[in-house]
Amino acid sequence: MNHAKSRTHPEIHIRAIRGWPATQGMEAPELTLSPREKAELARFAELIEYKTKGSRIFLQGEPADCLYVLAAGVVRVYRILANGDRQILAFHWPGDLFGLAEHHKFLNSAEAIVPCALYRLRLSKLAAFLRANPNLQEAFLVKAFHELRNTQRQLIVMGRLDIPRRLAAFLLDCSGHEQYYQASKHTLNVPITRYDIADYLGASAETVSRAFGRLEKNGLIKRGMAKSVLLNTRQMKAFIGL
Amino acid sequence: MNHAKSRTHPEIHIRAIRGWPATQGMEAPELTLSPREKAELARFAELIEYKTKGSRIFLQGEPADCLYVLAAGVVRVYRILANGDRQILAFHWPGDLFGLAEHHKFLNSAEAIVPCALYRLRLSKLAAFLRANPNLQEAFLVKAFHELRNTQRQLIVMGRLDIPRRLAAFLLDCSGHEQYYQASKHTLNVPITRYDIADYLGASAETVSRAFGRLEKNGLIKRGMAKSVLLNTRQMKAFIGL
DNA sequence: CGTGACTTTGAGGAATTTCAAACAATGTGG
DNA sequence: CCACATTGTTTGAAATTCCTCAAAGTCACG
Repeated sequence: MNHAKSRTHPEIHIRAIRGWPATQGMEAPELTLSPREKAELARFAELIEYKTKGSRIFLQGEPADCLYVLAAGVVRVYRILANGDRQILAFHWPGDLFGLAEHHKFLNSAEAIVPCALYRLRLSKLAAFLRANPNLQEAFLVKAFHELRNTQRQLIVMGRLDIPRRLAAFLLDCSGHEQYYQASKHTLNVPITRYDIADYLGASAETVSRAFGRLEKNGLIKRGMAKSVLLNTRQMKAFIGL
Repeated sequence: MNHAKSRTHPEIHIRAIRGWPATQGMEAPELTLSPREKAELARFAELIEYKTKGSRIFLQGEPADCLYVLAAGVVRVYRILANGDRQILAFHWPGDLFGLAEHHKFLNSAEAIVPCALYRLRLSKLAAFLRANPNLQEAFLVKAFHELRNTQRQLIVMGRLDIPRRLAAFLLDCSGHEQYYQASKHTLNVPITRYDIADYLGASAETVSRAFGRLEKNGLIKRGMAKSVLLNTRQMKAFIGL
């Protein structure tokens, strides 16, 4: 942290691994925006904060005129089915883009799981802006492929893994986020409830609870106080077999 | 069909519904490339044909230096897990893009289900080309979001629907492809085996077979000769409750 | 017309859900 | 700061869905 500038606004950044181009070593593997690009984006990005957890950001079916970039916090994106069931499609972390639409309507709903800060980008301005800034448009394309990879991975998890394995995969995914994982102590501290995990993994909350028990019995995790979990990442990766 | 020009090469097109911009009526809802854009793309697109069904197009883990655009046929994209299980991530139809990579390697494998024709785009050339052609880059971005929507939909299907409902959802998806669905007769004729359907829906082939029986018993479908199925789309949509 | 690939059917067993209830943590107003 | 209400978590037992294994049936093609 540069102590010369303490800033109230978190920076705009986009979290993504480049899938291409394939020319080895030509590009940074992680996506980075130049200061100029950040400034350009910030010109029409509106910073919004949701202080209380559970705040609704948008609702499926609402007119969709913007895209969101998460700056701080965690967001759940989900869909409610006709019978009232809820399927959580993704948890989003800082640097993630969300707000997928079709026919000018949001396909899913989004809520803040913890207090969040996010940037809102008007589509009307964004579309023209990206057309005029190929580098940024490429960044969005790279990010879109990144999200596609994540969603495909989750599809594999749901299609082929039993619940304990799905849970292990989920915990490993969480451990990729420094805000909530202390790598030195192998300790994860995610603010996500059993219900949310269940609706993400396509399971019931009870089964998720039992899956935690199973993983602990097998020494893959160790539950601590207040949602903190100690992970044996090596064993867990072998366990899920992906 | 323009009888003045009978062409051996199928045209390059990209199948996608635009998710944005949100400015109503400003853009066609479907993605269309201008003749000039098609010509530009064709300049470095290499046409490849796979005559026999089951032909491997690429294998997960192989160096990925190109992206594919399907021109004719149907492709299955799948991942093999450590234990040998196979999860089919998507069936691709003409106008679809596939060949998702990470760290310069294909994440998944792809095979032709029926004889296929496809265009191969070298990433090294494509990346530079898209940077210089914002319109085409936008088309790719729109397509990426289109794929993301499809994959999210499948995630919901897998997470919340029982096998008969998953099968109904799958058959409805297939009915969106005129090559294989006679809308006038409500008749679907897809060349996909029970095994492929099972590995796509996260089920066993036996369960898929029983699900067909169940749907038929309830009057949602009627099986005919040689893989042809008569669909009661209205009832099926209500049945899956999405 | 036989061979191999695909499909269907049945029976038993495993994983998961549902329902019910106890338990623990968290936050709020008094 | 406590009592209480609320929310979230765990556990048990019964019911259900789906899988696995086994075998018979069907189709396509040389």
